Amino acid sequence: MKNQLIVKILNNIADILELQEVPFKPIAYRRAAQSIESLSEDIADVYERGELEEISGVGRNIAEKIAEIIETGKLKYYERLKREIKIDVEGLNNIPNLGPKKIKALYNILRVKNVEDLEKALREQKVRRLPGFGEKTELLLLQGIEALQKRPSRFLYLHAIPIVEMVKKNLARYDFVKRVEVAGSYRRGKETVGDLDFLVVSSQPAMVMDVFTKMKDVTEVLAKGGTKSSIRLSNGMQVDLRVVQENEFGSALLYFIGSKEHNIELRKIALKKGLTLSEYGLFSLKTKKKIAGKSQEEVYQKLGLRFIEPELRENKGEIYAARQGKLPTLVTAKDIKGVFHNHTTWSDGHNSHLEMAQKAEELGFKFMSFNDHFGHVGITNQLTEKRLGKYLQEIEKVQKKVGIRVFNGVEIDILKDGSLPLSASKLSKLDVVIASVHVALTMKEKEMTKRVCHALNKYPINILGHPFDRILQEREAIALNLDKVFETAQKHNIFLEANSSPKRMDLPGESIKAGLEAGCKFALSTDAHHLSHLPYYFLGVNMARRGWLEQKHLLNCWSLGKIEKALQK
DNA sequence: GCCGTTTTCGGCCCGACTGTTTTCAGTCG
Repeated sequence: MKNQLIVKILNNIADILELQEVPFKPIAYRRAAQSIESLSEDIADVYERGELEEISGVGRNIAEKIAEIIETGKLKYYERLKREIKIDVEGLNNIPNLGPKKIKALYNILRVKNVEDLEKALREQKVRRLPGFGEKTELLLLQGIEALQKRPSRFLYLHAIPIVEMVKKNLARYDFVKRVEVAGSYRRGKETVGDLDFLVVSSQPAMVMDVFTKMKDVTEVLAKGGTKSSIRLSNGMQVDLRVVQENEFGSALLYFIGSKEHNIELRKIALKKGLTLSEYGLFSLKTKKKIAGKSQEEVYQKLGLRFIEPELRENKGEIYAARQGKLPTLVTAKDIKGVFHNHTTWSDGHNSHLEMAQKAEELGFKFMSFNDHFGHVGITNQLTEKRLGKYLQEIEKVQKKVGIRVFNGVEIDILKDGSLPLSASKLSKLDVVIASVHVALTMKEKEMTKRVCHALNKYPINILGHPFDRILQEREAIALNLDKVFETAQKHNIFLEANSSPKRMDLPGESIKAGLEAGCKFALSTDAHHLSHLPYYFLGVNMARRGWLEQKHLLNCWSLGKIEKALQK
Protein backbone atom coordinates (compact mmCIF):
# COMPACT_ATOMS: atom_id res chain seq x y z
CA MET A 1 0.00 0.00 0.00
CA LYS A 2 1.85 3.08 -1.20
CA ASN A 3 -0.96 5.61 -0.72
CA GLN A 4 0.63 7.28 2.29
CA LEU A 5 4.07 7.43 0.65
CA ILE A 6 2.56 9.09 -2.42
CA VAL A 7 0.57 11.55 -0.29
CA LYS A 8 3.75 12.48 1.54
CA ILE A 9 5.81 12.95 -1.61
CA LEU A 10 3.14 15.07 -3.31
CA ASN A 11 2.77 17.27 -0.24
CA ASN A 12 6.54 17.68 0.02
CA ILE A 13 6.71 18.66 -3.64
CA ALA A 14 4.01 21.27 -2.94
CA ASP A 15 6.07 22.62 -0.03
CA ILE A 16 9.21 22.88 -2.14
CA LEU A 17 7.44 24.50 -5.10
CA GLU A 18 5.86 26.99 -2.73
CA LEU A 19 9.32 27.88 -1.47
CA GLN A 20 10.49 28.34 -5.05
CA GLU A 21 7.52 30.65 -5.54
CA VAL A 22 6.15 28.59 -8.40
CA PRO A 23 2.58 29.82 -8.83
CA PHE A 24 -0.48 27.52 -8.67
CA LYS A 25 1.39 24.23 -8.91
CA PRO A 26 1.58 23.80 -5.11
CA ILE A 27 -2.21 23.97 -4.91
CA ALA A 28 -2.48 21.35 -7.63
CA TYR A 29 -0.11 18.95 -5.86
CA ARG A 30 -1.86 19.43 -2.53
CA ARG A 31 -5.26 18.78 -4.03
CA ALA A 32 -4.03 15.58 -5.63
CA ALA A 33 -2.47 14.50 -2.31
CA GLN A 34 -5.72 15.16 -0.50
CA SER A 35 -7.75 13.06 -2.92
CA ILE A 36 -5.36 10.16 -2.59
CA GLU A 37 -5.42 10.41 1.20
CA SER A 38 -9.17 9.80 1.23
CA LEU A 39 -8.99 6.96 -1.28
CA SER A 40 -10.53 3.80 0.12
CA GLU A 41 -8.42 1.41 -1.94
CA ASP A 42 -4.81 0.75 -2.78
CA ILE A 43 -3.74 3.29 -5.39
CA ALA A 44 -1.74 0.52 -7.08
CA ASP A 45 -5.08 -1.10 -7.98
CA VAL A 46 -6.30 2.17 -9.50
CA TYR A 47 -3.05 2.29 -11.47
CA GLU A 48 -3.47 -1.32 -12.66
CA ARG A 49 -6.89 -0.41 -14.02
CA GLY A 50 -5.39 2.62 -15.79
CA GLU A 51 -7.67 4.97 -13.89
CA LEU A 52 -5.22 7.29 -12.09
CA GLU A 53 -6.44 10.34 -14.01
CA GLU A 54 -9.97 9.71 -12.81
CA ILE A 55 -8.91 10.66 -9.28
CA SER A 56 -9.96 14.28 -8.83
CA GLY A 57 -6.98 16.62 -8.90
CA VAL A 58 -4.81 14.10 -10.74
CA GLY A 59 -4.04 14.94 -14.37
CA ARG A 60 -1.57 13.55 -16.88
CA ASN A 61 1.57 14.89 -15.21
CA ILE A 62 0.79 13.87 -11.64
CA ALA A 63 -0.52 10.50 -12.86
CA GLU A 64 2.84 9.83 -14.52
CA LYS A 65 4.63 10.70 -11.30
CA ILE A 66 2.38 8.42 -9.25
CA ALA A 67 3.00 5.60 -11.71
CA GLU A 68 6.74 6.07 -11.31
CA ILE A 69 6.46 5.87 -7.51
CA ILE A 70 4.34 2.71 -7.72
CA GLU A 71 6.77 1.05 -10.11
CA THR A 72 10.11 2.14 -8.69
CA GLY A 73 9.33 3.25 -5.14
CA LYS A 74 10.71 6.71 -5.82
CA LEU A 75 10.37 9.76 -8.03
CA LYS A 76 13.24 11.29 -10.00
CA TYR A 77 11.54 14.70 -10.18
CA TYR A 78 11.21 14.75 -6.38
CA GLU A 79 14.81 13.62 -5.86
CA ARG A 80 15.95 16.43 -8.14
CA LEU A 81 13.85 19.03 -6.28
CA LYS A 82 15.25 17.85 -2.96
CA ARG A 83 18.82 18.12 -4.30
CA GLU A 84 18.10 21.64 -5.55
CA ILE A 85 16.47 22.87 -2.40
CA LYS A 86 18.66 21.18 0.26
CA ILE A 87 16.14 22.11 2.99
CA ASP A 88 13.89 19.99 5.23
CA VAL A 89 10.83 21.97 4.21
CA GLU A 90 8.43 19.46 5.71
CA GLY A 91 9.92 19.68 9.20
CA LEU A 92 10.23 23.45 9.14
CA ASN A 93 6.71 23.94 7.81
CA ASN A 94 5.32 22.16 10.86
CA ILE A 95 6.51 24.98 13.10
CA PRO A 96 3.69 27.47 13.72
CA ASN A 97 4.18 30.96 12.29
CA LEU A 98 6.82 29.71 9.90
CA GLY A 99 5.93 29.60 6.22
CA PRO A 100 7.70 29.45 2.88
CA LYS A 101 8.88 33.05 2.79
CA LYS A 102 10.52 32.97 6.19
CA ILE A 103 12.02 29.52 5.56
CA LYS A 104 13.57 30.93 2.40
CA ALA A 105 15.01 33.96 4.18
CA LEU A 106 16.42 31.76 6.94
CA TYR A 107 18.18 29.60 4.39
CA ASN A 108 19.45 32.40 2.18
CA ILE A 109 21.02 34.36 5.02
CA LEU A 110 21.70 31.87 7.82
CA ARG A 111 21.84 28.62 5.83
CA VAL A 112 19.14 27.09 8.05
CA LYS A 113 18.31 23.68 6.53
CA ASN A 114 16.31 21.94 9.23
CA VAL A 115 14.68 22.33 12.63
CA GLU A 116 17.96 21.70 14.48
CA ASP A 117 19.74 24.47 12.52
CA LEU A 118 16.84 26.78 13.27
CA GLU A 119 16.82 26.04 16.99
CA LYS A 120 20.56 26.73 17.17
CA ALA A 121 20.24 30.02 15.26
CA LEU A 122 17.33 31.06 17.48
CA ARG A 123 19.25 30.32 20.69
CA GLU A 124 22.24 32.26 19.38
CA GLN A 125 19.85 35.19 18.74
CA LYS A 126 20.87 35.40 15.10
CA VAL A 127 17.34 35.28 13.75
CA ARG A 128 16.20 38.61 15.19
CA ARG A 129 18.65 40.48 12.97
CA LEU A 130 17.12 39.22 9.72
CA PRO A 131 14.95 41.67 7.76
CA GLY A 132 11.29 41.07 8.51
CA PHE A 133 12.17 39.18 11.72
CA GLY A 134 12.55 40.54 15.21
CA GLU A 135 12.82 39.57 18.86
CA LYS A 136 9.21 38.50 19.12
CA THR A 137 9.39 36.31 16.05
CA GLU A 138 12.50 34.68 17.49
CA LEU A 139 10.70 33.86 20.73
CA LEU A 140 7.58 32.69 18.89
CA LEU A 141 9.52 30.24 16.75
CA LEU A 142 11.47 28.90 19.71
CA GLN A 143 8.25 28.31 21.65
CA GLY A 144 6.76 26.73 18.54
CA ILE A 145 9.58 24.20 18.33
CA GLU A 146 9.27 23.34 22.01
CA ALA A 147 5.49 23.00 21.92
CA LEU A 148 5.65 20.81 18.83
CA GLN A 149 7.57 18.20 20.76
CA LYS A 150 5.07 18.03 23.62
CA ARG A 151 1.59 18.57 22.28
CA PRO A 152 -0.80 15.87 21.06
CA SER A 153 -1.73 16.73 17.50
CA ARG A 154 -5.42 15.77 17.70
CA PHE A 155 -7.94 15.02 20.45
CA LEU A 156 -10.60 12.33 20.72
CA TYR A 157 -14.05 13.74 20.01
CA LEU A 158 -15.20 12.58 23.42
CA HIS A 159 -12.44 14.55 25.13
CA ALA A 160 -13.41 17.71 23.28
CA ILE A 161 -17.00 17.64 24.56
CA PRO A 162 -16.32 18.89 28.12
CA ILE A 163 -14.13 21.66 26.73
CA VAL A 164 -16.91 22.78 24.38
CA GLU A 165 -19.35 22.81 27.29
CA MET A 166 -16.91 24.73 29.47
CA VAL A 167 -16.32 27.46 26.88
CA LYS A 168 -20.05 27.76 26.14
CA LYS A 169 -20.90 28.04 29.81
CA ASN A 170 -18.18 30.59 30.43
CA LEU A 171 -19.40 32.86 27.66
CA ALA A 172 -23.16 32.37 27.86
CA ARG A 173 -23.42 33.86 31.34
CA TYR A 174 -22.65 37.39 30.06
CA ASP A 175 -25.61 39.37 28.79
CA PHE A 176 -23.51 40.97 26.01
CA VAL A 177 -23.12 37.49 24.52
CA LYS A 178 -26.25 36.95 22.42
CA ARG A 179 -25.35 33.60 20.99
CA VAL A 180 -22.51 31.04 21.17
CA GLU A 181 -22.05 28.33 18.56
CA VAL A 182 -19.32 25.73 18.19
CA ALA A 183 -18.15 25.30 14.60
CA GLY A 184 -15.14 23.67 12.91
CA SER A 185 -14.46 19.96 12.54
CA TYR A 186 -16.25 19.36 15.87
CA ARG A 187 -19.48 20.61 14.33
CA ARG A 188 -18.83 18.43 11.29
CA GLY A 189 -18.62 15.43 13.64
CA LYS A 190 -15.11 14.38 12.69
CA GLU A 191 -13.67 11.37 14.52
CA THR A 192 -10.90 13.45 16.08
CA VAL A 193 -10.62 17.18 16.68
CA GLY A 194 -7.51 19.28 16.04
CA ASP A 195 -8.74 22.52 17.58
CA LEU A 196 -12.05 24.10 18.51
CA ASP A 197 -13.76 27.01 16.78
CA PHE A 198 -16.45 29.18 18.33
CA LEU A 199 -18.66 31.83 16.88
CA VAL A 200 -20.25 34.47 19.09
CA VAL A 201 -22.90 37.06 18.30
CA SER A 202 -22.33 40.23 20.28
CA SER A 203 -22.41 43.98 19.80
CA GLN A 204 -19.50 44.32 22.23
CA PRO A 205 -16.69 42.26 20.67
CA ALA A 206 -13.96 43.78 22.85
CA MET A 207 -15.69 42.54 26.00
CA VAL A 208 -16.01 39.06 24.50
CA MET A 209 -12.30 39.03 23.63
CA ASP A 210 -11.50 39.94 27.22
CA VAL A 211 -13.57 37.29 28.95
CA PHE A 212 -12.54 34.64 26.43
CA THR A 213 -8.81 35.18 26.81
CA LYS A 214 -9.15 35.37 30.60
CA MET A 215 -11.02 32.09 31.13
CA LYS A 216 -9.66 30.00 33.97
CA ASP A 217 -7.96 27.22 32.02
CA VAL A 218 -6.16 29.48 29.50
CA THR A 219 -2.39 28.97 29.56
CA GLU A 220 -1.49 31.04 26.54
CA VAL A 221 -3.06 33.76 24.41
CA LEU A 222 -1.95 33.06 20.85
CA ALA A 223 -3.72 36.04 19.30
CA LYS A 224 -6.09 38.75 20.46
CA GLY A 225 -7.68 41.21 18.09
CA GLY A 226 -10.85 43.26 17.79
CA THR A 227 -13.10 40.41 16.70
CA LYS A 228 -10.92 37.31 16.73
CA SER A 229 -8.81 35.57 19.37
CA SER A 230 -6.96 32.30 19.83
CA ILE A 231 -6.02 30.70 23.11
CA ARG A 232 -4.39 27.52 24.32
CA LEU A 233 -5.79 25.51 27.24
CA SER A 234 -3.76 23.57 29.79
CA ASN A 235 -4.24 20.27 27.95
CA GLY A 236 -2.77 21.77 24.78
CA MET A 237 -6.06 22.31 22.95
CA GLN A 238 -6.19 25.44 20.82
CA VAL A 239 -9.49 27.32 20.82
CA ASP A 240 -10.36 30.04 18.30
CA LEU A 241 -13.21 32.49 18.72
CA ARG A 242 -14.72 35.00 16.36
CA VAL A 243 -17.32 37.65 17.12
CA VAL A 244 -19.82 38.68 14.45
CA GLN A 245 -22.98 40.74 14.11
CA GLU A 246 -26.43 39.18 14.09
CA ASN A 247 -27.02 39.90 10.38
CA GLU A 248 -23.82 38.14 9.28
CA PHE A 249 -24.30 35.15 11.54
CA GLY A 250 -25.24 32.68 8.78
CA SER A 251 -22.35 33.40 6.47
CA ALA A 252 -19.95 33.50 9.42
CA LEU A 253 -21.17 30.14 10.74
CA LEU A 254 -20.87 28.67 7.26
CA TYR A 255 -17.34 29.96 7.02
CA PHE A 256 -16.32 28.74 10.47
CA ILE A 257 -17.87 25.29 10.18
CA GLY A 258 -15.87 24.65 7.02
CA SER A 259 -14.40 22.50 5.76
CA LYS A 260 -11.95 24.76 4.07
CA GLU A 261 -12.33 22.78 0.85
CA HIS A 262 -16.11 23.09 1.00
CA ASN A 263 -15.83 26.86 1.50
CA ILE A 264 -13.42 27.29 -1.37
CA GLU A 265 -15.84 25.46 -3.63
CA LEU A 266 -18.74 27.67 -2.49
CA ARG A 267 -16.69 30.79 -3.15
CA LYS A 268 -15.88 29.61 -6.65
CA ILE A 269 -19.58 29.05 -7.33
CA ALA A 270 -20.28 32.55 -6.01
CA LEU A 271 -17.70 34.05 -8.40
CA LYS A 272 -19.26 32.25 -11.36
CA LYS A 273 -22.53 33.92 -10.47
CA GLY A 274 -20.95 37.35 -10.25
CA LEU A 275 -20.97 37.23 -6.45
CA THR A 276 -18.37 37.06 -3.73
CA LEU A 277 -18.69 35.10 -0.50
CA SER A 278 -16.92 35.80 2.78
CA GLU A 279 -17.76 35.43 6.45
CA TYR A 280 -19.54 38.79 6.20
CA GLY A 281 -22.03 37.60 3.64
CA LEU A 282 -22.75 37.00 0.00
CA PHE A 283 -22.27 40.19 -2.03
CA SER A 284 -22.72 41.27 -5.62
CA LEU A 285 -19.32 41.93 -7.22
CA LYS A 286 -20.66 44.88 -9.22
CA THR A 287 -22.92 46.74 -6.82
CA LYS A 288 -21.22 45.48 -3.59
CA LYS A 289 -24.75 44.99 -2.33
CA LYS A 290 -25.38 42.28 0.24
CA ILE A 291 -27.50 39.43 -1.04
CA ALA A 292 -27.45 36.98 1.87
CA GLY A 293 -25.77 36.36 5.21
CA LYS A 294 -28.28 36.12 8.01
CA SER A 295 -28.68 32.36 7.79
CA GLN A 296 -26.75 29.51 6.22
CA GLU A 297 -29.88 28.40 4.37
CA GLU A 298 -30.14 31.78 2.71
CA VAL A 299 -26.55 31.67 1.46
CA TYR A 300 -26.93 28.16 0.04
CA GLN A 301 -30.21 29.10 -1.60
CA LYS A 302 -28.76 32.15 -3.35
CA LEU A 303 -25.95 29.96 -4.64
CA GLY A 304 -28.52 27.62 -6.15
CA LEU A 305 -27.95 24.88 -3.58
CA ARG A 306 -30.02 23.00 -1.04
CA PHE A 307 -28.92 23.30 2.61
CA ILE A 308 -25.99 20.95 3.23
CA GLU A 309 -25.64 19.31 6.66
CA PRO A 310 -22.29 20.14 8.34
CA GLU A 311 -21.24 16.47 8.41
CA LEU A 312 -21.27 16.38 4.61
CA ARG A 313 -19.20 19.53 4.06
CA GLU A 314 -15.96 17.96 2.91
CA ASN A 315 -16.16 18.76 -0.81
CA LYS A 316 -16.68 15.08 -1.55
CA GLY A 317 -19.66 15.35 -3.85
CA GLU A 318 -22.09 17.13 -1.51
CA ILE A 319 -22.13 20.33 -3.55
CA TYR A 320 -23.02 18.50 -6.73
CA ALA A 321 -25.72 16.57 -4.86
CA ALA A 322 -27.08 19.82 -3.40
CA ARG A 323 -27.33 21.35 -6.84
CA GLN A 324 -29.17 18.29 -8.15
CA GLY A 325 -31.47 18.13 -5.11
CA LYS A 326 -30.09 14.67 -4.37
CA LEU A 327 -28.74 15.14 -0.86
CA PRO A 328 -29.42 12.26 1.53
CA THR A 329 -31.85 12.61 4.43
CA LEU A 330 -29.27 11.78 7.09
CA VAL A 331 -30.02 9.55 10.06
CA THR A 332 -30.30 11.30 13.42
CA ALA A 333 -29.77 10.10 16.99
CA LYS A 334 -33.51 9.76 17.53
CA ASP A 335 -33.80 7.33 14.59
CA ILE A 336 -31.63 4.84 16.49
CA LYS A 337 -33.94 2.23 18.00
CA GLY A 338 -31.25 0.17 19.68
CA VAL A 339 -27.59 -0.78 19.65
CA PHE A 340 -25.54 -3.85 18.86
CA HIS A 341 -22.33 -5.24 20.30
CA ASN A 342 -22.37 -4.97 24.08
CA HIS A 343 -20.12 -6.77 26.57
CA THR A 344 -20.88 -7.96 30.09
CA THR A 345 -19.16 -9.68 33.00
CA TRP A 346 -19.51 -12.87 30.95
CA SER A 347 -16.37 -11.72 29.13
CA ASP A 348 -14.48 -8.46 29.71
CA GLY A 349 -17.38 -6.11 30.51
CA HIS A 350 -18.03 -4.52 33.90
CA ASN A 351 -21.80 -4.89 34.24
CA SER A 352 -24.29 -7.73 34.18
CA HIS A 353 -26.70 -8.42 31.34
CA LEU A 354 -29.55 -7.07 33.44
CA GLU A 355 -27.76 -3.83 34.36
CA MET A 356 -26.87 -3.19 30.72
CA ALA A 357 -30.38 -3.96 29.48
CA GLN A 358 -31.98 -1.72 32.12
CA LYS A 359 -29.71 1.14 31.14
CA ALA A 360 -30.56 0.60 27.47
CA GLU A 361 -34.25 0.72 28.31
CA GLU A 362 -33.70 3.88 30.33
CA LEU A 363 -32.06 5.46 27.27
CA GLY A 364 -35.22 4.80 25.31
CA PHE A 365 -33.93 1.97 23.15
CA LYS A 366 -36.27 -0.71 21.82
CA PHE A 367 -33.58 -3.38 21.59
CA MET A 368 -29.97 -4.24 22.28
CA SER A 369 -27.70 -7.15 21.50
CA PHE A 370 -25.17 -8.89 23.74
CA ASN A 371 -21.99 -9.93 22.02
CA ASP A 372 -19.45 -11.13 24.54
CA HIS A 373 -16.06 -12.24 23.32
CA PHE A 374 -15.87 -15.78 22.06
CA GLY A 375 -12.45 -17.34 21.62
CA HIS A 376 -10.45 -14.20 22.18
CA VAL A 377 -6.89 -15.31 22.73
CA GLY A 378 -5.85 -12.06 24.38
CA ILE A 379 -8.32 -11.84 27.27
CA THR A 380 -9.18 -14.04 30.19
CA ASN A 381 -12.77 -15.05 30.72
CA GLN A 382 -13.77 -15.36 27.07
CA LEU A 383 -16.84 -17.40 26.23
CA THR A 384 -16.24 -21.03 25.34
CA GLU A 385 -18.49 -23.62 23.83
CA LYS A 386 -18.94 -25.03 27.31
CA ARG A 387 -20.11 -21.73 28.84
CA LEU A 388 -22.21 -20.70 25.86
CA GLY A 389 -25.37 -22.59 26.99
CA LYS A 390 -25.52 -20.86 30.38
CA TYR A 391 -24.73 -17.51 28.81
CA LEU A 392 -27.72 -17.87 26.49
CA GLN A 393 -29.98 -18.93 29.40
CA GLU A 394 -28.91 -15.84 31.31
CA ILE A 395 -29.89 -13.61 28.40
CA GLU A 396 -33.25 -15.37 28.19
CA LYS A 397 -33.87 -14.63 31.86
CA VAL A 398 -33.02 -10.97 31.34
CA GLN A 399 -35.40 -10.83 28.39
CA LYS A 400 -38.26 -11.62 30.77
CA LYS A 401 -37.29 -8.81 33.14
CA VAL A 402 -37.01 -5.87 30.76
CA GLY A 403 -39.32 -4.14 28.33
CA ILE A 404 -36.96 -4.15 25.36
CA ARG A 405 -36.01 -6.88 22.91
CA VAL A 406 -32.71 -8.45 23.92
CA PHE A 407 -30.77 -10.23 21.20
CA ASN A 408 -28.22 -12.87 22.11
CA GLY A 409 -24.97 -13.31 20.25
CA VAL A 410 -21.19 -13.27 20.37
CA GLU A 411 -18.28 -11.30 19.10
CA ILE A 412 -16.17 -14.02 17.62
CA ASP A 413 -12.54 -13.85 16.53
CA ILE A 414 -11.59 -14.16 12.92
CA LEU A 415 -8.57 -16.42 13.37
CA LYS A 416 -5.35 -16.11 11.43
CA ASP A 417 -6.49 -18.51 8.70
CA GLY A 418 -9.91 -16.87 8.35
CA SER A 419 -11.73 -19.59 10.27
CA LEU A 420 -13.90 -18.97 13.35
CA PRO A 421 -13.60 -20.97 16.59
CA LEU A 422 -17.24 -22.12 16.48
CA SER A 423 -18.97 -24.08 13.75
CA ALA A 424 -21.26 -22.44 11.22
CA SER A 425 -24.22 -24.55 12.34
CA LYS A 426 -23.84 -23.47 15.98
CA LEU A 427 -23.33 -19.83 15.02
CA SER A 428 -26.49 -19.83 12.94
CA LYS A 429 -28.53 -20.56 16.09
CA LEU A 430 -27.49 -17.20 17.61
CA ASP A 431 -29.39 -13.97 16.99
CA VAL A 432 -26.44 -11.72 16.20
CA VAL A 433 -22.99 -12.92 15.15
CA ILE A 434 -20.31 -10.24 15.04
CA ALA A 435 -16.95 -11.35 13.68
CA SER A 436 -13.85 -9.25 14.30
CA VAL A 437 -10.10 -9.37 13.90
CA HIS A 438 -8.33 -9.11 17.27
CA VAL A 439 -4.98 -10.83 16.89
CA ALA A 440 -2.24 -11.16 14.27
CA LEU A 441 -2.75 -7.56 13.20
CA THR A 442 0.44 -7.10 11.23
CA MET A 443 -0.45 -9.32 8.28
CA LYS A 444 0.15 -7.96 4.80
CA GLU A 445 -2.83 -6.58 2.94
CA LYS A 446 -3.31 -9.49 0.58
CA GLU A 447 -3.20 -12.05 3.37
CA MET A 448 -5.39 -10.01 5.73
CA THR A 449 -7.99 -9.39 3.03
CA LYS A 450 -8.07 -13.09 2.22
CA ARG A 451 -8.46 -13.89 5.92
CA VAL A 452 -11.41 -11.55 6.45
CA CYS A 453 -13.12 -12.43 3.17
CA HIS A 454 -12.76 -16.14 3.88
CA ALA A 455 -14.63 -15.69 7.17
CA LEU A 456 -17.32 -13.61 5.47
CA ASN A 457 -17.70 -16.23 2.74
CA LYS A 458 -17.86 -19.34 4.94
CA TYR A 459 -19.75 -18.41 8.11
CA PRO A 460 -23.21 -17.06 8.97
CA ILE A 461 -21.93 -13.67 10.09
CA ASN A 462 -24.31 -10.75 10.63
CA ILE A 463 -21.89 -7.92 11.31
CA LEU A 464 -18.22 -7.38 10.49
CA GLY A 465 -16.94 -5.81 13.72
CA HIS A 466 -14.67 -2.74 13.70
CA PRO A 467 -13.25 -3.46 10.23
CA PHE A 468 -10.15 -1.26 10.63
CA ASP A 469 -9.35 -2.56 14.11
CA ARG A 470 -7.60 0.72 14.81
CA ILE A 471 -7.23 2.46 18.16
CA LEU A 472 -7.22 6.21 17.68
CA GLN A 473 -3.88 7.83 18.57
CA GLU A 474 -2.47 4.41 19.43
CA ARG A 475 -2.74 1.83 16.70
CA GLU A 476 -3.02 2.13 12.94
CA ALA A 477 -5.70 0.33 10.93
CA ILE A 478 -4.97 -3.19 9.75
CA ALA A 479 -4.06 -3.55 6.06
CA LEU A 480 -7.26 -4.37 4.17
CA ASN A 481 -8.41 -4.06 0.61
CA LEU A 482 -11.68 -2.41 1.53
CA ASP A 483 -13.19 -2.76 -1.93
CA LYS A 484 -12.88 -6.52 -1.76
CA VAL A 485 -14.21 -6.64 1.80
CA PHE A 486 -17.16 -4.42 0.88
CA GLU A 487 -17.92 -6.53 -2.16
CA THR A 488 -17.86 -9.77 -0.13
CA ALA A 489 -19.94 -8.33 2.70
CA GLN A 490 -22.51 -7.02 0.24
CA LYS A 491 -22.77 -10.40 -1.46
CA HIS A 492 -23.65 -12.18 1.82
CA ASN A 493 -25.82 -9.43 3.33
CA ILE A 494 -23.31 -8.85 6.09
CA PHE A 495 -23.63 -5.48 7.78
CA LEU A 496 -20.54 -3.35 8.27
CA GLU A 497 -20.11 -2.04 11.79
CA ALA A 498 -20.11 1.62 12.72
CA ASN A 499 -18.41 1.08 16.07
CA SER A 500 -19.08 4.02 18.41
CA SER A 501 -16.38 3.26 20.95
CA PRO A 502 -14.65 6.66 21.45
CA LYS A 503 -11.20 5.26 20.75
CA ARG A 504 -12.29 3.21 17.75
CA MET A 505 -14.84 5.16 15.67
CA ASP A 506 -14.59 2.39 13.13
CA LEU A 507 -15.52 2.51 10.24
CA PRO A 508 -14.89 6.23 9.96
CA GLY A 509 -17.29 8.38 7.92
CA GLU A 510 -15.42 8.43 4.64
CA SER A 511 -15.11 4.63 4.63
CA ILE A 512 -18.81 4.27 5.45
CA LYS A 513 -19.45 6.39 2.37
CA ALA A 514 -17.21 4.14 0.28
CA GLY A 515 -19.04 1.07 1.61
CA LEU A 516 -22.38 2.67 0.84
CA GLU A 517 -21.27 3.29 -2.73
CA ALA A 518 -20.36 -0.41 -2.91
CA GLY A 519 -23.94 -1.29 -1.95
CA CYS A 520 -23.29 -2.27 1.68
CA LYS A 521 -25.53 -1.74 4.68
CA PHE A 522 -24.47 -0.85 8.20
CA ALA A 523 -25.07 -1.65 11.86
CA LEU A 524 -24.33 0.88 14.58
CA SER A 525 -22.82 -0.54 17.74
CA THR A 526 -21.65 0.75 21.08
CA ASP A 527 -19.02 -1.91 21.87
CA ALA A 528 -19.88 -0.96 25.47
CA HIS A 529 -17.89 -2.58 28.26
CA HIS A 530 -19.70 -0.58 30.96
CA LEU A 531 -23.19 0.83 31.18
CA SER A 532 -21.76 4.34 31.06
CA HIS A 533 -20.57 3.58 27.51
CA LEU A 534 -24.08 3.09 26.12
CA PRO A 535 -24.80 6.81 25.55
CA TYR A 536 -21.74 7.03 23.29
CA TYR A 537 -23.85 5.69 20.43
CA PHE A 538 -24.17 9.30 19.31
CA LEU A 539 -20.54 9.08 18.13
CA GLY A 540 -21.63 6.34 15.74
CA VAL A 541 -24.44 8.59 14.56
CA ASN A 542 -21.84 11.24 13.72
CA MET A 543 -19.90 8.69 11.69
CA ALA A 544 -23.02 7.45 9.94
CA ARG A 545 -23.98 11.01 9.00
CA ARG A 546 -20.48 11.69 7.70
CA GLY A 547 -20.93 8.51 5.67
CA TRP A 548 -24.14 9.85 4.02
CA LEU A 549 -26.32 7.15 5.65
CA GLU A 550 -30.10 7.32 5.55
CA GLN A 551 -32.44 5.23 7.72
CA LYS A 552 -32.75 2.59 5.03
CA HIS A 553 -28.97 1.95 5.13
CA LEU A 554 -28.72 1.52 8.89
CA LEU A 555 -30.11 -1.60 10.55
CA ASN A 556 -30.66 0.18 13.88
CA CYS A 557 -33.37 2.36 12.34
CA TRP A 558 -35.53 -0.49 11.09
CA SER A 559 -38.59 -2.01 12.76
CA LEU A 560 -37.92 -4.96 15.08
CA GLY A 561 -39.61 -7.33 12.67
CA LYS A 562 -37.44 -6.17 9.80
CA ILE A 563 -34.30 -6.39 11.92
CA GLU A 564 -35.09 -9.97 12.98
CA LYS A 565 -35.66 -10.93 9.38
CA ALA A 566 -32.44 -9.29 8.23
CA LEU A 567 -30.45 -11.14 10.89
CA GLN A 568 -31.68 -14.59 9.95
CA LYS A 569 -28.99 -16.76 8.42
C1' DG B 1 -0.55 21.44 -12.87
C1' DC B 2 -5.58 20.92 -13.03
C1' DC B 3 -10.15 21.78 -14.59
C1' DG B 4 -14.86 22.42 -17.09
C1' DT B 5 -22.80 19.26 -15.29
C1' DT B 6 -22.36 27.18 -19.01
C1' DT B 7 -15.30 26.99 -20.31
C1' DT B 8 -10.24 22.52 -23.66
C1' DC B 9 -7.75 28.19 -22.29
C1' DG B 10 -7.53 31.26 -18.69
C1' DG B 11 -8.38 31.21 -14.64
C1' DC B 12 -7.08 29.36 -9.67
C1' DC B 13 -11.15 32.05 -2.13
C1' DC B 14 -11.11 35.64 1.32
C1' DG B 15 -10.11 38.21 5.42
C1' DA B 16 -8.07 38.73 10.53
C1' DC B 17 -4.03 39.25 13.34
C1' DT B 18 0.90 39.96 14.23
C1' DG B 19 5.24 41.88 13.84
C1' DT B 20 8.00 44.80 11.66
C1' DT B 21 7.10 48.49 9.48
C1' DT B 22 5.67 53.64 8.76
C1' DT B 23 1.82 51.09 4.79
C1' DC B 24 2.49 46.06 4.49
C1' DA B 25 4.15 41.17 4.14
C1' DG B 26 3.64 36.77 6.13
C1' DT B 27 0.97 33.32 8.24
C1' DC B 28 -3.15 31.13 9.41
C1' DG B 29 -7.65 29.16 9.02
